[in-house]
Amino acid sequence: MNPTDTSAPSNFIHEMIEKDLETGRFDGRVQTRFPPEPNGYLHIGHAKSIVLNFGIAQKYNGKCNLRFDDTNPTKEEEEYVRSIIEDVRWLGYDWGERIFYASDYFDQLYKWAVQLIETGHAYVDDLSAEEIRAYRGTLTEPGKNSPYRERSVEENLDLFERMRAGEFPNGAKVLRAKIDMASPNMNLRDPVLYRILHAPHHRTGDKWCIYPMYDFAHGQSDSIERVTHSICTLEFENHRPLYDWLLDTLGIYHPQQIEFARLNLSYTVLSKRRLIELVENSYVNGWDDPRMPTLSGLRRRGVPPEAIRSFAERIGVARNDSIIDVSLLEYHIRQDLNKRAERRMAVLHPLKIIITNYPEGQVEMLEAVNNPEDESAGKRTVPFSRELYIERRDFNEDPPRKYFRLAPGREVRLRYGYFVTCTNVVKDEHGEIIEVHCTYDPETKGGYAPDGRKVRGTIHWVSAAHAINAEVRLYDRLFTKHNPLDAEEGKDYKDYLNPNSLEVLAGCKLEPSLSEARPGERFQFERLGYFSVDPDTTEGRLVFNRTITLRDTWAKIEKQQRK
RNA sequence: AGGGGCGUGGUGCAACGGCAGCACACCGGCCUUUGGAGCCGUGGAUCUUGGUUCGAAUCCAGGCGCCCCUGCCA
Repeated sequence: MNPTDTSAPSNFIHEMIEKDLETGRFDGRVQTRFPPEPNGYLHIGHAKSIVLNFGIAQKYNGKCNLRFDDTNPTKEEEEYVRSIIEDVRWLGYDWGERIFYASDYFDQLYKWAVQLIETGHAYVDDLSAEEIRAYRGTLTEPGKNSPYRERSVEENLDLFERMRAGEFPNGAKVLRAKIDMASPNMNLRDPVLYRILHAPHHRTGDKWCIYPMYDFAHGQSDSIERVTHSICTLEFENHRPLYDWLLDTLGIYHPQQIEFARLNLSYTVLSKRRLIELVENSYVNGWDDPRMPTLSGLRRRGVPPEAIRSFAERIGVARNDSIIDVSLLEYHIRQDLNKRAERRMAVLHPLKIIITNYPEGQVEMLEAVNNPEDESAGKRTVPFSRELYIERRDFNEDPPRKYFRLAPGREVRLRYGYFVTCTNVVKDEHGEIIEVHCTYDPETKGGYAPDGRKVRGTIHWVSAAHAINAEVRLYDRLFTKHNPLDAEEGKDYKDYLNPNSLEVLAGCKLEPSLSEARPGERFQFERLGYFSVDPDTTEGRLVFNRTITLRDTWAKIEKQQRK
């Protein structure tokens, strides 16, 4: 946090709020809310909204509620409520006692519906869904009034009460607002307010068989909660005139709605509908699959909540449709983890090396720094012995230009160990390298050369006899296309799923200190990337997820050399 | 086509009538016991046409382009 700019407005919403604060509108209160529907898991797009709404409350000494907009019992489930609560908490926010549900307001909403009927602003319509659609008109042609539009107040009251009492089947009748069937804004062409749904609700059970539409619940819920600034995404701007109409004809407290552009991220999709499709059709292994842009997926992947927050703050808030480059998220993840993750050595693709002049049976405990970015993280020791594993890619029999690692006759530094020189390569009958022989210089213990000679390469290693085995799961972007929704003719986003988004490595070799690692813990495997312990880990079976690689400038050089 | 919204480097976000800036990405260099991190640096943008003005990314008008709206979803 930069103390010099805490007062500076950082986006247009902050500016509006500050203006309201200055003019005394809302009596100087700031009240926001995060209003998810519990019909799916939260994703990083929601994180943008959460950080915005809770961040505003923090910045202006206000409050932010958590409210579930649970007006459709056929799509909503308790499991989603549970996961949403967990995810918002994990992100680091607290709503105190202020957890609400639109379903808490069903009684009040019903009364307001009656009030609209009594004042001649709503009516019960017997038209079928298809007929209502036909009567609605099109974007360019006005709609027609329903033949049931002029029913008497008494008849409407009676019918609505009988809807509530369960006398009619699903779809037989709806309650509609009486506004204007010729409005250029489709939302004002007598929108449906209540529909009949004989379905149990996850909170109200069998109490209701009619449920308010989102449009009839959202604005009033904000009103009930005395929300000052009701922040939502751009597609609801067209609904604002309806919310205004409802609030004003009801004569109740009127929050200010402000719309902003939702987050889009490159190489992924951020819509609940599509994420549900990926989960239900097993394109991924559940909502918390580490490839998913869900908060539970990112968490399992090892992404710290702090990284998501700083990312969400960096991307800004505006009204432009945009696609944020996923590399910006990756930057924030690395930025956070670099400072906090302890370093360890791990070999993902093991190649055995034998140090022929190192005494057989000897083991030395060598000191290694836990985090060069944080001295307080301290040090640890790692065992060194005659037989080690190094990364297969850190040896090259025929090294290309600028390759600094091990090769025949070359000397490299084993990190925190010794300088070693490759003397021999052992192959099997297929010509596959199975072993590399080296000699070491006993004078270079710890990786320092007393004569001051330089080596260009430093590689990591694990003592073969002391290594522990692990499974490591490597992830790549879920989609191969920058914008998977921008599909060619006859294709859809699923055609751009990356077939190589998951690679499972068995038999990886880890330094022994990692045997203590517990699910959720994060480490940097030196020279490889950041990894976290997967919850699949059990006693005797260690599983790591690669959160993200380190920046890899060698990969760039290689790429250029291939050209 | 009716209504609503939006156009600033490759990607995002600023600049609120007065020198177009920040971050990421890209490229180059320094440094390095992680080809990590860090540090330094280069290049590159106001959709278009006209108008108002001493002065326009900003205000006005037209054009063009993109997004949203015809669920008893949210």
